[in-house]
Order: sequence, then C-alpha cells, then structure tokens
Amino acid sequence: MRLRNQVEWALHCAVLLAGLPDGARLSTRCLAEFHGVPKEYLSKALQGLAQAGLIEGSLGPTGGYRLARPADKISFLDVVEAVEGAEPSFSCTEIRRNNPCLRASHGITGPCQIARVMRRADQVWRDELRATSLADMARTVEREVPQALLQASAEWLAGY
Amino acid sequence: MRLRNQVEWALHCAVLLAGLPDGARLSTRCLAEFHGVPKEYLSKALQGLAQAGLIEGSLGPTGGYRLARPADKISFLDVVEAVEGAEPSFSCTEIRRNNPCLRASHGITGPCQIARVMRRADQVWRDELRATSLADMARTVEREVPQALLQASAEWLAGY
DNA sequence: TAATTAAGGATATAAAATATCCATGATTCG
DNA sequence: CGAATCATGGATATTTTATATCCTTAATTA
Repeated sequence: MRLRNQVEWALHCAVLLAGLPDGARLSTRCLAEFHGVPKEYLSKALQGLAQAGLIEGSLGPTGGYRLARPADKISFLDVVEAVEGAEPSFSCTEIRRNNPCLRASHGITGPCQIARVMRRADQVWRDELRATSLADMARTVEREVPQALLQASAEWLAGY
Repeated sequence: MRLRNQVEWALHCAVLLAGLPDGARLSTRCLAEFHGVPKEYLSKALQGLAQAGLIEGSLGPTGGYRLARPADKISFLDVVEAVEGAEPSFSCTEIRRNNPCLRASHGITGPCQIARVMRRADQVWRDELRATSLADMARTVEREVPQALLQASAEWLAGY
C-alpha cells in the first residue's frame, strides 16, 4: 500500500501556500521549481486540489494558486483525498459469498467481519490525518525551520 | 492507496485456518475453491504467509497449510504485511532539499515534519491492525455466522 | 510407482503511476 | 491592440505494479 508521490508534492505545496502572506499566489511553475519536481505533472496534482475546492487558481501573468479557505480549515486528509481519492484502502469483494456451502437459507447478513476490521483501521488512519491542519503544519515549519532559510525562501517566492 | 486483492484472500484463508481443529491442514486447491479465487495466484499469497513464518506447508497428498503458531499470536497486521510488505504507505523523498534557497549553512535537521504526520497516521493504522488477532476474528465468525453454514463449511473442508 | 502437494521460477496481460505535450481561453502589462 | 503568462484539461507515451498462468522440482503419501 503506497501513496503516490503527488501526495507528497501536494502537501508541501499546500503548506507553502498556507504560510504565504494574505492573498498572495504562487504559480505552478514557481511551485515546481521550488520543490524540484516536474511542472506538468505537479500541475495535475494542483488541479486535483483545485477541483476539491482546497485551492483556487487564477489566470494571467500575475495568476497562480492560493488557498480557497483558511489554512486551519484544511486538513492533511483533505489534501491526501484530493490527490489520492477517498476510496477506502481495503476493498471487500465479498469472497465469503463464494463459499460452495452457502445457501439462500443461511441468510448471511451485515458487512463482512474481516472487512469491518480493515475499515476501522482505514478510519483511524483518516482520523489521524484529519487531526492536522495546514495551519498547524505552517506553524510547525515556522518554529522548526532555520530562520535564515525561512526568510530566504520567502524572498525567493515573493520575487518570483 | 489501495491494498491488493491478495490481502483479502490471505486474511480469509488465515481466519479459516485459525478456526480449524488442531493440527488440521488445508491445501491451496481447497482454499482457492472455497473462496472462489484462482488457485495459482492465491498460492503466491500463501507462499508469502509461509515465508513470513505465519503458516507452514507440508508436501504430499495429505499436505497443505496450517498456522505456524497459535491464532492469538498472529495479528491482522502480520498477515497484511506478509502480503503487502511492511514499507510505510508514505515515502518521503525529501523534496524540501530541492529548495533553491537551501545552503549548507542552514543545516536542516531532523525528519521532514510533513513526513512525520504521515508516518504517525501510518502507525495508528498499523496499531489498529495489530489489535485484532486471528483468534479474535475466528471467535467473531463463530458467533456471527449462521450455525448451519458454519457446520456445512466445516464438513466440506473436512471432507475435501 | 502413481498421485498429490508446496515451492518457486518464468512469462503474459491488464491496470495504474508517472509523466510529457499541446490546445484553449483568460488575464495582465506594455 | 499584441505579446507574454497563466490555469485548465485533453491526448498520449513510458514505466512500474498488480494480476494472473504455466511449468519444473522435490517431497510425501498410499
């Protein structure tokens, strides 16, 4: 079970956007160069975020992306699901129904118990991702990344 | 993020083995037919479980698989990792190091904070899967599956 | 000896991930 | 107005992974 590399890119971009001065935007080109990832492909991930309503793009030379709502209203889960989809990691194909002994009279009912365990695990995973917002992470970054680097990056982004 | 269908098969097989009378074995052919899945491919999943030390196979006409240790000492996580691998779902490629502003003097240290959140979520997922054993699930099945079906299945398996 | 088994290697096919390229229309600036 | 830049999205290519199938081998049993 493995998340796409786009999830990593999308999270870094989203956190970067969350740390931006109010109203500021970053273009796909800028984000791609800053993170050292292919622009055209990153663009697909950003489009996913936009379609999920997490960020909004604008056209033209001064265009680019910014968050579509406050950073504390966007969770890691929002970003992950926007890129990766929201389908549960375990898909139950009900192989219990292939049991050659199964008759209509047995009346198996309710969800497969094995699937229930897998779904519960999926749920706690999602709950954990929901518990961290972009604002949380932006604060963590602010606190833990060397001040010199923060400032250099802010200037680089502002002057792009 | 999606688990292979082999995970589902392996879990059902493992729980079935957990519910077996002491010492009894089931062959790949039997397990495949009981679950309605392709024998040759299921075999690969069972080989994975065997290599992980969860089940043990024996050769010859009376051969087949049985659990390699007590069912309460085998967790869902054991089975999932045997089939799916134990690599974390999020792989951090350290794209923060591609920051064009980054200098050696900045000395970024410690793990990427975004990766930390993702790893924590991965961890709670695994913890949750670790919390259910094959014995737990065998008991649940015993309790919730219609008695008639349980008995018919037991006879079918015994007479295979 | 014949039948059956797990183990495992080789190979084939289908689906998904990882891109790249290009056309379009909107926007900005000179 | 015209040129540059942008997001959007469609089409396509390449690589990797998932999903198998087939076959050989050696062990075991009757």
